Amino acid sequence: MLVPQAVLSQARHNPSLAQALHSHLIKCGLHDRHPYSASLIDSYAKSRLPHHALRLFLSLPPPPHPVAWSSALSACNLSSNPRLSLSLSLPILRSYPTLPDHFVFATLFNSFASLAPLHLSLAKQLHARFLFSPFSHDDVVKSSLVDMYSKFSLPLCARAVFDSISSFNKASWTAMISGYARNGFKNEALKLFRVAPNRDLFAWTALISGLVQSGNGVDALQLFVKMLREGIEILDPLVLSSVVGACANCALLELGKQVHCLVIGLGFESCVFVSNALVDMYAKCSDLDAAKGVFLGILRKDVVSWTSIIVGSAQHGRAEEALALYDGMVSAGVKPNEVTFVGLMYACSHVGLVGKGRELFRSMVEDHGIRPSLQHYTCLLDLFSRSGHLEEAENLVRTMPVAPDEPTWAALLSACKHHGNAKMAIRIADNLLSLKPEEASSYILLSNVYAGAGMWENVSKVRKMMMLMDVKKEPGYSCIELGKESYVFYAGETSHLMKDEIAALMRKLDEEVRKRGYVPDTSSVLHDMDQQEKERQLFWHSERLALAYGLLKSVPGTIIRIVKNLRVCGDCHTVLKLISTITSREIYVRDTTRYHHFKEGRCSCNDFW
DNA sequence: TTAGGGTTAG
Repeated sequence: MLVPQAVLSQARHNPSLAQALHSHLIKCGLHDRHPYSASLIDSYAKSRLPHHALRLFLSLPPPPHPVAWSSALSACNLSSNPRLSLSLSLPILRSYPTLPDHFVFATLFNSFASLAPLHLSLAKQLHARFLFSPFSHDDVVKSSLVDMYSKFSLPLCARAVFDSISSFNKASWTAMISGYARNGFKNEALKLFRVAPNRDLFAWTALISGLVQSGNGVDALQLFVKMLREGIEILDPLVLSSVVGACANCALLELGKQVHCLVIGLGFESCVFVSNALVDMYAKCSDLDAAKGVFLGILRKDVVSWTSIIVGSAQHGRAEEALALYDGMVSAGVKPNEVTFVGLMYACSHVGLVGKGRELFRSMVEDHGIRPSLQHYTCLLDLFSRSGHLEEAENLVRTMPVAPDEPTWAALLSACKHHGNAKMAIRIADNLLSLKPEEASSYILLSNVYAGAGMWENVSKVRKMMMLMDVKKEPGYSCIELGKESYVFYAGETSHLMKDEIAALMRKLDEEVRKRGYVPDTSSVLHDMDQQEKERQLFWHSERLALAYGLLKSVPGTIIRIVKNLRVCGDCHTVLKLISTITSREIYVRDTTRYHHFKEGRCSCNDFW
């Protein structure tokens, strides 16, 4: 043999040896013969030289050997562009329909999984071809199918394949647990996890991460504690990045800090995935200084590191900082992605930088080749409408190449209301009404617009629709963290142990805000009741209860952080601004759509949310 | 040569 097997295997993780071997094989005239060509492709793939691997593969005479083909596909999957897998494979599949072996099938399903939700129809066609192939009983291929259907958000299809697997393998169990958990099938995920033959770190991570992704952060955190109690050793940091994410989603700053300590204790602070999650967690928990501290400590900042701090700064109304960070990102040679531009345009819309936002949108498309999504158009629309360019915003929503959804119309409607353009508001409200929204907040917005225009028939129509569609206004609650404990207050709640002190402070503050010209704005109260009752409802909104409790219990001068499950209403927003002046306290409120930073009578959202 | 768990928007 001209090339010993040892050399071939050494070249797998050694780029220069792979290239030297390639030269040698060209001299021997063997570079395009199997198995040498396949080994070379594999070496290039594993040496992280995917383009070398693909160039060699494409130079081979047809039909390709399946080993060379699957090695080339591995190169595609390892590269940052898994779409290459399809462009490479579709012509081969058309010309040689029976050529794929089990290795090719498994690697191709892996490619489809990483491209989901795109190309589902092609993926299903390939699944059909696999079923009619001589490899249809291969369990490794079936495991890749379980993972693929999970990533296509089709856990029932994944389960059907999973049930056809003949012998146990860890990969299929992990993929199925993850598939259930991430797609909102919490009970099925837990049930499968309980009977799993091997509950290793992979299975725990699949379950915990999946629950975080489907919005079950509290369940995920409880399971993480259980995992620690069961003595599962945290050998790699993957589960930690998800746990940090759970703290971020639930806005649990103190717990987030404890997990940060655990990350340091276990020696994973240099892992960029975990650091990125920490940056996001601190930003989402309203501690932007801590987020910056973690960000500055990341040695090799990637696009997610930069984007996390840009988005965090933007959400806290620090537009100039977000834009300066973007300049830093460009100088550091890190290419922005579609999420970066969402953050940047969000920053611009908050301070009315219309020209800059428009320029960023152009640059995203022309300089970075990013196709704008509905969310980018919604950002652009927000930018126009917030700064009063309502006609341009409406024109955009009617001409953009993607269909507007309920939040898009709601954003425009909110801007019309803010700028007092009743005529356009009614036009937009009619569009929103025709979409039959499911969100209670949209109905309230609609009802307010019609009520403002004196269109009582439509007000009643909106309320009837709410009843017909069984849309109920979710009970409002606010959460406040004090020390290591957090407290939840529901709107109108009067059962708290300190209810008398809370009510007394609220009355005192009410007197103070009225002295400063506050007049209750009851437009967000839907029910037919007299003015006094409407004002009473506002008075007991959950964020006010949480704030009063925070003022009573926290260390004077410290920041008060509140998280609310609904949007802050206009009236509470006015009151919170005034209270920040009266008490000389900074108040952060994270609601469902915005971050509000109340300080000295102003809010970082510029009264627009 | 093929299969499983991780971070940024919404």
